[in-house]
Amino acid sequence: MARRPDRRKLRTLRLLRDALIAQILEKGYDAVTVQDITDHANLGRATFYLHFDNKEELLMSSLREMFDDLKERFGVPPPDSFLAGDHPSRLVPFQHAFEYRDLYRVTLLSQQGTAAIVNGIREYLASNMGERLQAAVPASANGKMPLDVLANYLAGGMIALISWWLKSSAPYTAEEMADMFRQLALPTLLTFADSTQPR
Amino acid sequence: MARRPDRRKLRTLRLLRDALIAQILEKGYDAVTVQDITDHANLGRATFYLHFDNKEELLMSSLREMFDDLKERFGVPPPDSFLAGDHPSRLVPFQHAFEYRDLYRVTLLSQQGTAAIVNGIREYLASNMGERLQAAVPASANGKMPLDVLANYLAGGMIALISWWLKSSAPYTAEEMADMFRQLALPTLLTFADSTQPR
Amino acid sequence: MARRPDRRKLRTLRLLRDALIAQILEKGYDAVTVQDITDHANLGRATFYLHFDNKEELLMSSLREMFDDLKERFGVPPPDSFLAGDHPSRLVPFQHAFEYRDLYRVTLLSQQGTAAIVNGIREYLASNMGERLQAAVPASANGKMPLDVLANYLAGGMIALISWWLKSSAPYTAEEMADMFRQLALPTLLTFADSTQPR
Amino acid sequence: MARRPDRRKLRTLRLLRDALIAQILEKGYDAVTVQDITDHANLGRATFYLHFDNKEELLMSSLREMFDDLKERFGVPPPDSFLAGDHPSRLVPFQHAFEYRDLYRVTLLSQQGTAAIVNGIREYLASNMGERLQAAVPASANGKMPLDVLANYLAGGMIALISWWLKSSAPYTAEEMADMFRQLALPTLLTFADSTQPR
DNA sequence: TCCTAAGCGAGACGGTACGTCTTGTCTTCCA
DNA sequence: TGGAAGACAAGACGTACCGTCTCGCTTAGGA
Repeated sequence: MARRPDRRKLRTLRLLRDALIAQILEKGYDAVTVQDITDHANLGRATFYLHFDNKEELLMSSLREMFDDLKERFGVPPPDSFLAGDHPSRLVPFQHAFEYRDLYRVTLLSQQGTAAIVNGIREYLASNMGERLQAAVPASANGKMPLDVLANYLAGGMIALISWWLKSSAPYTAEEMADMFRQLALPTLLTFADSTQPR
Repeated sequence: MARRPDRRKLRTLRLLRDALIAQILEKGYDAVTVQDITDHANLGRATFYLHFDNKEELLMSSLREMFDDLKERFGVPPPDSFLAGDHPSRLVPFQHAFEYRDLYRVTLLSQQGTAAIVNGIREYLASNMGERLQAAVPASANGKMPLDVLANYLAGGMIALISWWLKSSAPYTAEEMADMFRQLALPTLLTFADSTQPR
Repeated sequence: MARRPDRRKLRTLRLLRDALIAQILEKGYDAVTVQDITDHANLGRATFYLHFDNKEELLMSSLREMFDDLKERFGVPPPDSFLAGDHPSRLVPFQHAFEYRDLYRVTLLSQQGTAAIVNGIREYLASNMGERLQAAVPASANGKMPLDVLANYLAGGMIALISWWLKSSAPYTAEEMADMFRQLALPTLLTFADSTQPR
Repeated sequence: MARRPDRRKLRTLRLLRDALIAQILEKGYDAVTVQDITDHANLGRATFYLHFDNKEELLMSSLREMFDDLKERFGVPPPDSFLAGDHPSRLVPFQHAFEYRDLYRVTLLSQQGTAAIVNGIREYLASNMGERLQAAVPASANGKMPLDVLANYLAGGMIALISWWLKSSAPYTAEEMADMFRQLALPTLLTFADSTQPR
């Protein structure tokens, strides 16, 4: 038994994955056809269907690999990991994102489909917050944190709250949500914005 | 001449918009065809093309309306709006999300395309953080903030940082990014998690 | 109601039929692809499938037309038609074959496919001859030969003559062919059909 | 050198031939795939291509065998064979058809494909008959009917009889069929061939 | 009796055609 | 004039076969 894995097959899979990412980065997920992928990988179109049902499955298989790697690196969360400033696990998400940056770009920054909208909204919120912060924080204030980093962080937190709110049928009013957001954001703001601001 | 806009036309536009949203919620943006939309609106397919070039444009026109409304409500950011706890503008994003919740769901929670991936990643990060917080925060700790709200907020902020980082060619290392995130998150954590934690 | 039949459609059907015949004569039925047909007809491949399920159906629709014409020309077999030397119906099969000689060649001489058609035609001719013989031969007549054996024998002989005629470029008119057939068949008929029939 | 042919090979060839015929009778020539054949024969698909280039060649090889047998049985047409009522060669076509009735059914009654074979068989019979007639009819004989017209007519009649015989489950022996054919053909032959021939 | 080449199974691969689906354009007609 | 109906071109989809190929296993028959 123990069929030899046929080295050809593994090579083919790798070629397809690479071609997909390359093509997505070039023209966007929706615009990529199976033909594009196989052309770019120098394979026959039928060969694609030998291994995957459609291009979504190919993308998913790549993402699954990446995701499994992420989970494995995190491992079981150690009890006190979170607040300890120097625990190495704090690096995991960012290192992981950097290593798989092509795949992250493909998904997080997608300019197609509804993902584009989400990105548009977050960017708008970030720039809107940026302006407000600009006004609220004296230019003199401590440069401990770049303003657009701060703005994006807050915008991302807000979007996440809204998503969670609309997804779960959590019984909160818009006002309660706004208050929660304020409570969550205020400690950070007070730290990085001018501390002379009123409560 | 300046013909009257023909009330029929407005009705047709509205029918198309509503049909699109209904269909997206039912089967997801990608799976919706122009035929689906016009069938659902009881219109001919050709009629669709009288008003829009393609379904993306129809979606965009709906989103543009929604978005314009958001911008208008925010208006010019008043100088001191951000930190003032009770400024009414703090409600705007959440009220807006609630009013247009169908459209928000369509975009933020999409189960299709690459948007699904982003959501998957954020959910994973949120649950991972949730576990860590669970461990870090004594059950006794102040119930001021539901744990999953906190977890989602932090996960959203992290994703936003990563997106911003990969998009801009900002010259930061993964380590620097991880540190920034820690600095941004720590004040909030110290506020809502057990304050006896070290450092 | 009564939608106008859209002249375009009729033209399209004709183009497809002509293209099919031309391509079959050029490379044989099996080797003809739908793409070949639509290319030759200057139409889109999808247009083909708007009107026919597959190339067999297109061929069948052509043959059906041809066949209906043949049946109509024969009409109801007149009682004494068969042995009467100069009855005009004796010309029908040969004239018909000549008019539709392209289609006949496609089916009778085909180096590929469509044996079904030949069998269909022979069976039709045999049953037609059977009816005529039934009328011409008194039931009392000698049972030396089953009627359907006789009918099939004659139909086979006729088809063979037509095949040979259309294949060889033998310089005979339809009338000459019909006469030859009559001469070949008459001795047999006189033997097995009622001998009181006129010469 | 010159290894002996490995008994397995012969077995494989037989398996393939049988599987082809069985499958054709079941679903028609066109619908049979190489996979069907090898599945039915319990062989690998690659094995098929070890022995034949394609399924047509496999069919042809079977038909060739059958055909060679037919030619051999006829042998050289004896000069006076044709009109002699009891010459054994008159049985050959019908006996042959009966023995190979599966293959005959496949080709003569096929609802799909292989018209080419039927034409080949008829042409062979016609030319065989032509030679016999040539011998039987004194060159001096009446030119009332071209010999090849006569030969094709008779061959067509014979094929039609065989088709009818194999299709209907008519309870006739090969001998009875041969006699019927002789009775049907004789009047015509006596009219157009030298009348001095024995009955 | 071994051993060696043939026969064979398995399955990856490139290729071609299939029949289906959707898109966007266009034309004709109706209300 | 807005809309309905539907023909059409274009092109991607996923499926089905084809014929080729490489890789090992098995086994018959010659040494």
